[in-house]
Amino acid sequence: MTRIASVLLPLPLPEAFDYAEPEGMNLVLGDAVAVPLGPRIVRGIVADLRDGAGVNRPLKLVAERLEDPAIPAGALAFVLWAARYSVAAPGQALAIALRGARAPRPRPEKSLALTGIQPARVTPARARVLEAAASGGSPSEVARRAGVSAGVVKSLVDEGVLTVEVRPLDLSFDPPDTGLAGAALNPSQQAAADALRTMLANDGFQVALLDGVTGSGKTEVYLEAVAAVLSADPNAQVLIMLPEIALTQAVIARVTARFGALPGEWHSDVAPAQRRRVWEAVAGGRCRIVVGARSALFLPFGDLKLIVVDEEHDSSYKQEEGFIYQARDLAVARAKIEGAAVVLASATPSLESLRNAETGRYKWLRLTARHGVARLPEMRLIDLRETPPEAGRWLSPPLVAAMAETYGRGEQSLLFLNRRGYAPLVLCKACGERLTAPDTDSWLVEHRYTGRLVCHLTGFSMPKPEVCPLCGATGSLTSVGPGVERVEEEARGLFPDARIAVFSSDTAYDPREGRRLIEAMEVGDIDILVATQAAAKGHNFPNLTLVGVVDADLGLRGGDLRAAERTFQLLAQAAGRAGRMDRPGHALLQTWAPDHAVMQALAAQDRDTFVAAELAERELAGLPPFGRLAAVILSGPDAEALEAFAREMAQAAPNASDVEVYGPADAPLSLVRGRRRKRFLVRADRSVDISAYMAAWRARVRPRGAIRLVIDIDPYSFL
DNA sequence: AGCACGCCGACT
DNA sequence: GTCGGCGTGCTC
Repeated sequence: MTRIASVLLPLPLPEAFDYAEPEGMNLVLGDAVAVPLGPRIVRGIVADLRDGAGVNRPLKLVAERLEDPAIPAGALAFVLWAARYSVAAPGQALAIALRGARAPRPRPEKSLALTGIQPARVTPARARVLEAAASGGSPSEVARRAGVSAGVVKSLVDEGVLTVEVRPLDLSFDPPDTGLAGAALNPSQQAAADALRTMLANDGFQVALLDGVTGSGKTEVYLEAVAAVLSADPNAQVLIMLPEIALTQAVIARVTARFGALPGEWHSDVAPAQRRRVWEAVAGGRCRIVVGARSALFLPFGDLKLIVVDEEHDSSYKQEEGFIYQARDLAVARAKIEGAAVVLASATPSLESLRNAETGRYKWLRLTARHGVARLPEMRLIDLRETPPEAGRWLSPPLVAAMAETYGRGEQSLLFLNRRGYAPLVLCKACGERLTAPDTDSWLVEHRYTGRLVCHLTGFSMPKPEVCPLCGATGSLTSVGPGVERVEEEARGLFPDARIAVFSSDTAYDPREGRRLIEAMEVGDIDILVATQAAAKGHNFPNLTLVGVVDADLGLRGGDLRAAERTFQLLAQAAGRAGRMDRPGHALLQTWAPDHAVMQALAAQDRDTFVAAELAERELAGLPPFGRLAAVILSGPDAEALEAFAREMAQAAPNASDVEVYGPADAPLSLVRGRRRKRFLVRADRSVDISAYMAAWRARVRPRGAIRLVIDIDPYSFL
């Protein structure tokens, strides 16, 4: 009897498609296959097999079973679960899981060698090639070194003077050596590592929250957990997740030192051939440690036993485009499916994780001591109502005084301002026009280094105009508010002899340039660093003793659900940069609202009180982690059509108890790239399956024309 | 996601 | 008169 194979395709289709299995193909679940879809052939994964009795329509045949490794059952189950949870098409999640399988395999290395045969004629070009070929290298390399075209090399190969040796690439990963000694641990780290080892002695799904102040040495502790898992089971695989690509190199170096072997590296900047290599090695169990960004969660691990989520509070774990998901939460889901353990690590854990630790669902491991003799920085608030900066300036007298002292002692200062560019707003004094990007209602940000106005949302940029584009007035455009460039300008005016640099995604435009700036800061070639959050994470500056937060209130203004939490986390992390070695550091926070709970908690270094207060507020409002949220974002080029569809959608919202639907409302960014935007917000009790609710709602409407509908489960952005 | 089918502008 | 623009709809 022929069987029916349900084949999941990496396309945004609502479900897997059924195909008939040809005689003798003997498919198994997870197999990679090629199937006909309309006029083309596409690759897919066998998601279900059943016997073909009672089939009521003719099915196309599976075209071919591919040689690629099959997707392990746990990985496939996770893909389906993730799509259902995120209210996305299952094929969208599969597309992420197959990203490494579609890349080209690494090409075998070609190397030239001399055969000893003498060429019939020796031209000058040929002589240079022979000289260059003596030291080996690929044909194209040799041609480049000799300064000749590839044809000269080829003719020598054809003549038999040179030979091309094809060496198959070694695609394996060295097995980790768990016999190497770990770093020396202080008593606090030792206790946490012991607790983790005890926990991991039991197999199965469990979660630990590794909660330790900046500089307390969380990495060493979780590497001991990794060692324990790898040595207990010779097949066990481990995933270490990081929120940002910029942090991977440091962790890869630590892993390599600890286990004497390079881990697999996985993120969007890894070259396709390398990606393919990691993907296949993970699927084959030949790569046992992966260090990667959020999409590493979708790799085809067959024996995943531990997932480490480093900096678990970081909002970069939330993927905001395409397939929208929260990788930290999905990590816990994948571990549950695989029967694996999770270690969530952070100096400022998310309220969700703290809540789970409080209720005992997660094991709570607190690291108290800072590593070595480093002490936590002292934090002080500067009340801008009492000591404001002069008009048009952003550094208050107390902060300037502290900078002068620090500079005088030959120590470093960091001025933290989470705003790129020179000024966040350019407006016309004559007509009041605020300059925005075309067809978008977000402000253009002035960048003085480049002399351009830039839209940080759409990437649009233009030279700064001489006259107001609206009223034509000359010299009327004024820069409003500070960005890092403007703070740098002010600092230069105050300390003309100091070495001052700006660190933001504009100045650290690629990883190399970023590292160069970080190194300059580390060795003391910079006195004052003005930085956005790009520099607030994970770096250790031994001579940094003063952190000045230029606008501590900045993150509080949007007023969304996580504003206070995020501000606390960001400022605590930024302040934690100070005084990591033997020198005491201090942090000064400029604020207009020193009485705000966030500022009070930071000044008193009292996270627990802040968390308790914030959790109490969330509980009262039924917000996460006590309730669930989901958002619907509608967009379309035609305002009226969008309005009409939004009304239709509001009508179609299913009735359910313990669910409230708010909206439609204009999105805060109500116009982006010529598309109007509207939002719904859904709040539900924890007992409600909000994904199912949203899926049901989605199924009741049909977006017409160019209207697009996006569902965001557990939204982090409220724009 | 592709790819085809289907109705309105500037060219051989 | 066509070639082609991308809007809309379908793919087991």
